[in-house]
Amino acid sequence: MPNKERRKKEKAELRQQILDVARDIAANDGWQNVTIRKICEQIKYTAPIVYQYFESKEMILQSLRKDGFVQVFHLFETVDKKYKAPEKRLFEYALTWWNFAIQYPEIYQVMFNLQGAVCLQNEGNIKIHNTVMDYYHPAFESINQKAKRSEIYCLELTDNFIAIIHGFISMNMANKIKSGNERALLIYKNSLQRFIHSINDINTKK
Amino acid sequence: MPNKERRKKEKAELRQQILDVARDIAANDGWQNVTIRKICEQIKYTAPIVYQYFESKEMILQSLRKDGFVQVFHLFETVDKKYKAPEKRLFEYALTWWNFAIQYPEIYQVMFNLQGAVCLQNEGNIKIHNTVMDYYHPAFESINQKAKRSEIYCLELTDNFIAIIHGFISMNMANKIKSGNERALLIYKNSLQRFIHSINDINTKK
DNA sequence: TAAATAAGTTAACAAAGTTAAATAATTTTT
DNA sequence: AAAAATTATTTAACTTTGTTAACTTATTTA
Repeated sequence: MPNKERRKKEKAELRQQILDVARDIAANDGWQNVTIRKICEQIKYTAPIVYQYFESKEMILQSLRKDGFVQVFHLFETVDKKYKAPEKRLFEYALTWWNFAIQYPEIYQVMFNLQGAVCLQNEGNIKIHNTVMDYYHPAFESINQKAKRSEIYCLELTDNFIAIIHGFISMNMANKIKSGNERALLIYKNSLQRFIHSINDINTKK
Repeated sequence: MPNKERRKKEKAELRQQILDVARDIAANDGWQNVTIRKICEQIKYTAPIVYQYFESKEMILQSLRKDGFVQVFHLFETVDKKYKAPEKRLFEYALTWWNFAIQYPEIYQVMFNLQGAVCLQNEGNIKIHNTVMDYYHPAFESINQKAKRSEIYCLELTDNFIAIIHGFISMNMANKIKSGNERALLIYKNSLQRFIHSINDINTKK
């Protein structure tokens, strides 16, 4: 009897394969073209099988989204290990997002419902948002420390930071702007520096 | 014979009605629920009629998108009439976007492919992007004038500005963040001021 | 070997976008 | 005013999609 462990492993592998294939189709043909049947073609099973692993198509997207966040958080961890200065950390978090979005655009899209990747199931999203905050917020707190600025102001800067990051990335993703990726990255970096610089300015002023 | 003019007018009205209904459904039930058949229910015609007015469903969305941009450009015009100072203009452009997005979220969504409004037909989008630029860019040019900064830097600031605006708005739209709209608006305003302030700083420095 | 369980497929449903063909209404021509 | 031509509208169908129920086949257990 092919033991239970093995069977379990096979199941986990097929589950992962479904995710990989979905992602692969998205990467090649866009999220509009990710259909259950096309996934099945590639995993060599028929449609109902998929439903043993995922409650619905949306759940496939949600799973990829969650994995995406987990991966980004890992990258954030290595940033934290490498850099201590809050300004530097913030800068590196932002670069992490950028590189991630360049490298895995399909995943970034599914994480933020962009470019036809639509998955509006919202459970867990608040939790995710909070986890993102768990990285950014302490950095801002420590920048603001010397200025003894309020907690509220701190959250404000965090929101501002997020807006710049995702504004830039989604803009770049949607437009493939005239400027190539290199120039776009340069602008992005300058923008971040301008922002980080400006909050230091304010701090030292008041 | 009910003359040709009248018939033409009726046609234009029905076309507009289709757009209005599509939008209405989106506003109430979200863009995922906008279907040709639901539109038809409300306009009291059967599905093929719609195809006399729009080549495809995507074209309905595209039309709404274009109308949205036209409306925003009108609002920009009144800003230009009211304010001459480039800093003020930029601030007001940004507020225009914000208010527009609050007042007509469905339209904003279709303009930027957010929240399930997916229309990837891209013709004309470059043109639209340029037209947006036509408003922002002169303002930055005139701010940068005294500092004799390069044209390239000017474009960079423009991109930065756009990223902040749409980053903030789409963030707010996606999260309905803990803070209500009022606080979100405050943060947004501060953020804009910080940005405008920071580019003046840099200008006066170098 | 027979019964029970698991794995997988077939066939179908409903909803969606879309289109061809048929019908109904209106206008034009004689 | 009747016949012909045109325009307007609907019916019925096709395709693709997500999804599920029912059936079949294989495997495990007793």
